[in-house]
Amino acid sequence: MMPRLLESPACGTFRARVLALVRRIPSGFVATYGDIAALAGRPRACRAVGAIMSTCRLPTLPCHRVVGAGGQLGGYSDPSRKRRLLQEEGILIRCHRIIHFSEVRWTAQALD
DNA sequence: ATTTTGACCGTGC
DNA sequence: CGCACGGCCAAAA
Repeated sequence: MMPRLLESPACGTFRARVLALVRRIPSGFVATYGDIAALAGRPRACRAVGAIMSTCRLPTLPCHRVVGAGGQLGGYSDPSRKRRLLQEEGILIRCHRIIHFSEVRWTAQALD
């Protein structure tokens, strides 16, 4: 079978595509809920992405790298933990906001 | 099947 | 800057 883009809108459910995308965010980078939604083929489904993040408890999913628009921290089951995890990856945060957001914002370039 | 609920986002004040 | 409001869409109830 020919290979497919996991993030292609035609491949799997929205949920599956979202999870696949979030797993691709490299350490030291972040993506917004809206970014993930758009890459998953639903530019306006940012809120749905948040809903998915809130329910899935997969340990292999670096959901702390999904942040709010403009570099806001966004939600998390344990906000202080989210901040710490990001800082441990070299991301600077001040007052619930990522510094140099544009430089650490992940763009899914080089799709297979 | 229908309603409610969010780890959201832009706008407007 | 902060806050309220409406739109949005998948998941859960």
